[in-house]
Amino acid sequence: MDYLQGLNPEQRGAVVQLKGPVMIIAGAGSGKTRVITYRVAHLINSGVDAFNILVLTFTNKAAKEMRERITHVVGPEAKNIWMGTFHSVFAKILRVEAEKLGYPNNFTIYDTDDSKSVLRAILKEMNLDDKLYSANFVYNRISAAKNNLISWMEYAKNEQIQADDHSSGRPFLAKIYETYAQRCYKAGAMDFDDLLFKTNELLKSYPDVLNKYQHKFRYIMVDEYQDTNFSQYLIVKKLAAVTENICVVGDDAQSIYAFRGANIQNILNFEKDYPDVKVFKLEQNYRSTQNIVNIANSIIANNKEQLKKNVFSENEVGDRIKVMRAFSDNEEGKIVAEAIMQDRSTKGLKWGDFAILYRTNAQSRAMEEALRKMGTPYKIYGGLSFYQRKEIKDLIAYFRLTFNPNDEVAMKRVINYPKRGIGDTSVDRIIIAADQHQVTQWDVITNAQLYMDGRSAGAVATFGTLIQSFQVIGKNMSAYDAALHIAQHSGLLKDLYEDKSVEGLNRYENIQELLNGIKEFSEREDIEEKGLDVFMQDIALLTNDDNDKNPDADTVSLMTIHSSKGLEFPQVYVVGLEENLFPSQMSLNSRSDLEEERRLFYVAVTRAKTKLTISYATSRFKFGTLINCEPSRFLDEIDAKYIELDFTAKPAASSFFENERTAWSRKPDTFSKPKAPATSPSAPPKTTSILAKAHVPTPGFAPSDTSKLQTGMEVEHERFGFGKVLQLEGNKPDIKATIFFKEIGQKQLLLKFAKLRIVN
DNA sequence: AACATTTCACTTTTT
DNA sequence: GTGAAATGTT
Repeated sequence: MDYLQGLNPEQRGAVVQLKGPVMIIAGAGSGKTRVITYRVAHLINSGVDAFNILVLTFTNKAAKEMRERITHVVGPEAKNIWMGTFHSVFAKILRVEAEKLGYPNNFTIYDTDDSKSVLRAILKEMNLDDKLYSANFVYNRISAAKNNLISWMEYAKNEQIQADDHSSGRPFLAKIYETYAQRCYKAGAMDFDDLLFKTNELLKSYPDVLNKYQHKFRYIMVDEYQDTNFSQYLIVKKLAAVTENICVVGDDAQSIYAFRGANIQNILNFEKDYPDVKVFKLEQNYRSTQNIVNIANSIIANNKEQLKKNVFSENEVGDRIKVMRAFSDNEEGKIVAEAIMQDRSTKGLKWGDFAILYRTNAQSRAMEEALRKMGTPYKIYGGLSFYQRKEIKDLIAYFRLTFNPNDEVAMKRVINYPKRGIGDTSVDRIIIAADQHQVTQWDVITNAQLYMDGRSAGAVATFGTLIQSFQVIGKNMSAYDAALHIAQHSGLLKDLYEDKSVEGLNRYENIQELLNGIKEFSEREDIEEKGLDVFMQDIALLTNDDNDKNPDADTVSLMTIHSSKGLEFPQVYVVGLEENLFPSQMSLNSRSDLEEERRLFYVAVTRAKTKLTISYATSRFKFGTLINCEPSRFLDEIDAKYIELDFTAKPAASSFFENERTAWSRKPDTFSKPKAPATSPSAPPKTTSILAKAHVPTPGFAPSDTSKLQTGMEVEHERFGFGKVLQLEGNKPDIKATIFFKEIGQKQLLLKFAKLRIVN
């Protein structure tokens, strides 16, 4: 047990306190992961069976890293610990128990995109104003309800909620929620929030199931407890109710997921839930220099709501924090890239020692371009996940449909991709027929002749047969063979192969990569069931880092601050410190939102071990247009004595330094605006289709009745301009006119579509 | 039904 | 500046 030697008294206390409720308040960089790792090791060394330990984290990355570290200390026994994200652990349990709740064991997991597309369909069917009821808004509203364990029935009954929805002009939310819940249920699908919501339902309605897991998980640990929402909180509380061997680890100062329903009160109230809790505060920061810790403290001191603690560092004082100013987002990328280049060579560092952190994913581009121009190797974390790419989702939709033919989202996605002559109208007919005859959409597809009229029925039935053939393959072949078969026989592989554009090539390669991943899975020796259905089980829960091809490469890391949580780097650049960006515009309305932004800044700053650099730009592109930016209020909040300004970047504004303290905070307009010749509004618009846009219709343009149109008549077209009718051919509804337009020449138009004004 | 073109929302952050 | 969705055209 020599691992106990390297710990300070508080850390050691937390590690050896195995029984009863324990709360560890772990300041940034205070060795939290070490404590969790050793605590688990200590449990096992004290005779606790690894099968009885449950460790919950928020990201796959954290779970993976922790398992590696625990394996390092306790050996292969670590495999038997239940460890993973809330979503993955409870998805696993739901797979076993699903039938109790009326779901198939191989239920589909809808990701956010899937959920929103179901919602979009519902909103369309209900004919609701898509400004008022945007899929985004509705999704968030339903998600918030589920995270607070409000079912659609309770939602409709709750007077407060109904009053809110009515006063915001959205009385149909309850009905939408109901429809959405039923649609997901019929599709055999759970969304992200359902994984927690339904787990609660399971534990509530089935005491025997609750009992089973209460006795299985005799020791529970929760990392990042400050980020749990009510739904997660209650699951943990129920599971721990018998033994009360529950250990939560967190830092209220790093709570950054309130937007997702996280409730800081869960950590603030832990002592009320468990009066005999043992609390350990880890306050010594081993990660960062004193300057960095001090600056972090000075930032978080601006927040009102927080647990008292005194984070300190006994490391060297370190460099002061550098603040850089740029005049545009692109220039910001350039000065950051240059600074990294220079630091690396003068200090003898690796690329991997550097990280660039930003508030929004959109900011990565300017950084990326600057690094690429300089030949600096980099890696972007987060952003669009591999599994969210269109081509990957397409193929996976075929897999999903194969194992769960009721999966509505998957069906809509691939029924006409690649093209097989089943358009939107046919899909609508399938849905209507299923509703009318009270059968599933899959029933309609497989018996299309019964439910639909001749023309489209053939194509639909053929599609049904195709999927049925995949079902046989899926059941009998290995994951890889089945996947390859489906990729080929669906026509998807061929469709991508024929696209020789750069993007098309890329997509084809991505599919190959997915297939390779499945092949690896097929060849694994540590699992018995290797069907494609097993591979599919938690694919919706996978994120980027699970697909990292070359994890050991020496590269600069680019990521959002959110995804940087839990990581550390010797040299950190936090970019884009501007009002409306960081803090985000959305956060400016309420104190609590703003405080969350500030905690986010705190997280960013505390990722740095030895050197921290902060930058901002005075102008940047947003929505494709250039806007002026004001420096972030957070810069004003930092104690100036820890800071070193670096305003060497171009246009030297001589009068700018009169007062260092306010240098960044005021009057951004006093310096000359950046020149952006390519984008200035006066530049001629580069357009490829001048012809199509050349004609300006005469004022009051209105199409005439063209039923009496004769050859020789002069007409005006909204876009094509004036022309003369040369020829008319075809019968009644499909009369085709050949017209010579003065400006663009001869064209053939169908009269039933063309909007023509008869001139004479 | 399929293709071409235009419009518009998108920028918070993740499972 | 981008990608999906809506609209227009054949």
